[in-house]
Amino acid sequence: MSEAQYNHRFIEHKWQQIWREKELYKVENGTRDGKPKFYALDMFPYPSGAGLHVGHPLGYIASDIVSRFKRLNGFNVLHPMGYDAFGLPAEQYAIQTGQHPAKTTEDNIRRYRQQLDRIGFSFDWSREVRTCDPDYYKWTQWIFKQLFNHWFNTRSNKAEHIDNLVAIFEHEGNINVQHSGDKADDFIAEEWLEFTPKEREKILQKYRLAFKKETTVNWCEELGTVLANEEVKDGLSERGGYPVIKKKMSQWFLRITAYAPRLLDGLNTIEWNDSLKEMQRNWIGQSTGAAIDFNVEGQTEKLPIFTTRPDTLFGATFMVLAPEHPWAKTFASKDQFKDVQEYIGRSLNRSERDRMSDVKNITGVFTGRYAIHPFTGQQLPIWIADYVLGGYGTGAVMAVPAHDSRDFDFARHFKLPIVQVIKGDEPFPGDASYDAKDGTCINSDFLNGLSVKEAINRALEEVERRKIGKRQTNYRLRDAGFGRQRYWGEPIPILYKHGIPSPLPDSELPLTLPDVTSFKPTGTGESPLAALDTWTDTDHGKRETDTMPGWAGSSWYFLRYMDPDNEQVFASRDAINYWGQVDLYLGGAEHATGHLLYSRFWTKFLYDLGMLPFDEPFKKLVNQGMIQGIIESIYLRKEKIDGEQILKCATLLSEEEKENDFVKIPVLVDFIRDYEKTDAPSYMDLQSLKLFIDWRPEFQNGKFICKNGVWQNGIFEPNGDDYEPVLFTASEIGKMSKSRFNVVNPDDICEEYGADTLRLYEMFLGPLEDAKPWSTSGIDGVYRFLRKFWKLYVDKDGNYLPTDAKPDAANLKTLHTLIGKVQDDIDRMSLNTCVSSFMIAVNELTAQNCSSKEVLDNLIVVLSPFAPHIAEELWERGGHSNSVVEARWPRFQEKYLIENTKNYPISINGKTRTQMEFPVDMDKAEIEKLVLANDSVQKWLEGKAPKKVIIVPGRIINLVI
RNA sequence: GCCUCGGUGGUGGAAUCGGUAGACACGCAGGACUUAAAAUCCUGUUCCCAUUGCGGGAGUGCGGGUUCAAGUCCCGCCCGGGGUACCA
Repeated sequence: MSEAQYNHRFIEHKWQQIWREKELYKVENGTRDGKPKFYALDMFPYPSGAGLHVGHPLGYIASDIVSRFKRLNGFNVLHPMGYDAFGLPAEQYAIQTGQHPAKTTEDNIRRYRQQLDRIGFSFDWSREVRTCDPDYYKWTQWIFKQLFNHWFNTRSNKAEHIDNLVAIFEHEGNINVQHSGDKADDFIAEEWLEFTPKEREKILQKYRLAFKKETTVNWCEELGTVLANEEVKDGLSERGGYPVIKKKMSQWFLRITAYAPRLLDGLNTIEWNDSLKEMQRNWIGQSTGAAIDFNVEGQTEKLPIFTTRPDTLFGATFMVLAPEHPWAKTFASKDQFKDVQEYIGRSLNRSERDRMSDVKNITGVFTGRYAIHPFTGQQLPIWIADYVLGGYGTGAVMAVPAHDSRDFDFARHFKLPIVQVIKGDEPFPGDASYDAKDGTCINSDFLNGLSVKEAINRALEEVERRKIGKRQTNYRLRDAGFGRQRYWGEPIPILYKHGIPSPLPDSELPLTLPDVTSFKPTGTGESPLAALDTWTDTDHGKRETDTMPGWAGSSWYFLRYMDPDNEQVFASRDAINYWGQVDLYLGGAEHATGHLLYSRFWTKFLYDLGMLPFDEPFKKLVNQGMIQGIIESIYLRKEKIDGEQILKCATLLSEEEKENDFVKIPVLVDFIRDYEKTDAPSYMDLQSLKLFIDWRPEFQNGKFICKNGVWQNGIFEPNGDDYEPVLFTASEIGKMSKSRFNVVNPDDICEEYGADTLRLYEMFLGPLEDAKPWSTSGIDGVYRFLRKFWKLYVDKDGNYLPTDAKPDAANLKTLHTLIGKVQDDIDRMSLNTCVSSFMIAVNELTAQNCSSKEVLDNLIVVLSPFAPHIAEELWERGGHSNSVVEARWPRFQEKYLIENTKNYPISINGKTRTQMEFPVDMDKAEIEKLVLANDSVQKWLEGKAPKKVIIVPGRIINLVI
């Protein structure tokens, strides 16, 4: 059967089947003809129960276009897809329904796969990975083991095996070891040899890249579990809204901070957009300054602080310790002791909520003790306050109220002295600190007269000369928590023998997740695994019951695609050498400081181990913007009136009422009239209201106050003559999500318009990186374009139109303009403009009545990365026996674009007034003569000579008069 | 607050190196075909003035500047999105 009309359902189904049967998208690690490689990667999805919405495929479509384009251009392209399949939602669902997360995950993956298949991607599915597959997480566990067995040597600036460290300890103790880790007490070789195994391990934990540490966690008593920061909103659990407090727990961590400098430097070697790099830089938060030790009255131990402003040293008028500071509890003088204890107790037990809502409330307590200013010898009172963070720097600061706003607020509140030491252009403000870094030092002894920049250096020199401190670089970045007290994650392959953690031998990997019947938290803060004695208790010790976080599996998955079935290593050296870095990585910016930082960290670590030839995973990265949805909601009065729920039309409410007296109830957007319309407000009519109360029966007796009357219990009492209610709804742009009832499913679009239209339309919406609301207005234009394209090849009786007719100059110009434009635009990821160019080309060729098969075949190839199904169909109808995927990208030939005349815009004082055509090789003098003779120009000159004539060959002519 | 990206017709957007602002599409208006509808095709569509025709003026968030020429570069604001926040 040969259809005459463009029938997307038939064509797309047909070709998806053929592609699958022929395994057309399978790639090998290497080619006989030595094609160059190209690795295009998408951030793999978490397969949620909601399925894909139209936002998900945006990036996949873009990377698919690039992959297909590269393939046509002779590259061997790796373009895989898989699933980030461990995670909380599946576990949450399991707790609620009792269904095993493995089963729901499997179901969700099947659904995702069906949805993805409908869009016509060129994924090599034989390489699919799933992070929850034991054959996969075996290697996640293996990498964890390596992290456990390595430490970071600051001298060599890389990770080294822990055995080397032990060897050093045995020889000379730890005095000469420079590492990036926690401070360990000095010891000598003899002492090391006498330590018990437990003591040794305690020390090694301070060096290992995977280690355990006491830390405060978000503990929720009601849920009986530990929560991630993201799960805590305003001090309450996001789910349920129960109070969350801080609790000390021993947790696994990865020492990502060891790599902070390299993570920072590496950013200069990769092509990511600036805002993303900036986000990572901020997150790593390098700051350079001075570590200075202050003497404390009445004790020999000094108080170390960190400051980035040593130039303001003479402005320090007091010191502040964090409540978490190790000295805090025991430090206070006798008469202040009780107050200090109380304050510390209060602030440490304060829930997150109190601390958050209390930012403006200045609190602190004097310890009754003093530090000595190293240069002036003055007494500086030492305070404890929770505006100083325990986890940053040394947990103590020298307070310079004149030049730090936080110190200033504190000083003013407690009436502490404020001494100005930097003079800016403006007079010193009395009601705020002067934090800026320009000005001149005053009241600062040997720093007087120096600029801030000079003074910082001078002060640092002096501090080092007097040996009271040194230059230091600090990072904001924290070590990454790696343990979750959850079931649905990779088990951490550790056994505790007499309380000493040791990794499982490789032969016992993967350590598979045991089956459990209850996924509920144990209530003790341990994972559900802890309840399984048969699993935790082994002959060799007790198993770790924490599991890994979601980001473990995703930190290295791009390597596994290279060699997904390898049972010996995570990926063979050959495969890694062949594919190398990811050439193009596409995904959302929301992973900027999580996944993208962690995978860079793991890559650098594996590089240090000599297992990778590169230390940055993603050479080029593009963030696709979010596709937002339009959220429709109806206003519900917070308080009932006469026991009735009041739902009111948006146009009848003032901004104040909306803000204070009403809440928005999201409405399933299918019920809404004029949804997505930009020129008319959305509303609900009689049918919408009926659907709404069926859907949300709790509102069935509600009083709906409409624009034109009141509708209640199915009866409408109009204000005027209308017989049908009209109730305007609130529309706002926001996330597309199940909970906002505004999800648009790609399957529906594929059914109605086809995958090719969906692909083109998603690209046509606008620049890839911009966020944009989904709206189907406009999708018809793209669909129309495909039908127009079809009609170049097939007439209304189904006959194939192209002939051997020789292409004319106009045909070739159109074609090559397109080829040039599309290849340029794909290179710079400007895919929306590609679609416009296709439309222009098809419009032109239609107008030219082009029937040249040569031209039209090339047109198919150029369109095929964007709309592969229609391309295959027309390619086949043109008598080709191979797939269009195996075609070659046409060679762009500029000669067809060259014109021998140019239509110049003639502007007067920069404003275009007329146009004139000149041969491109005409000399300027000749052009000028003709321009001045032009009627229109004459009119503007009014008989005078122009002041200046600018002729830019091939571009523009401008006359200044 | 800080960092970062942006602000162009009724709408999505284009203008890649400082050189004809509004490509392409949606929507809208008018027309052709049709018994009618769908589909398709044609014409118009930044705004204002003029309109019989020719024209003229303004215009890329606001105010300045550089330049023969500015959406594009510089300075100062305003607004919006994203990120981040007692990080000393």
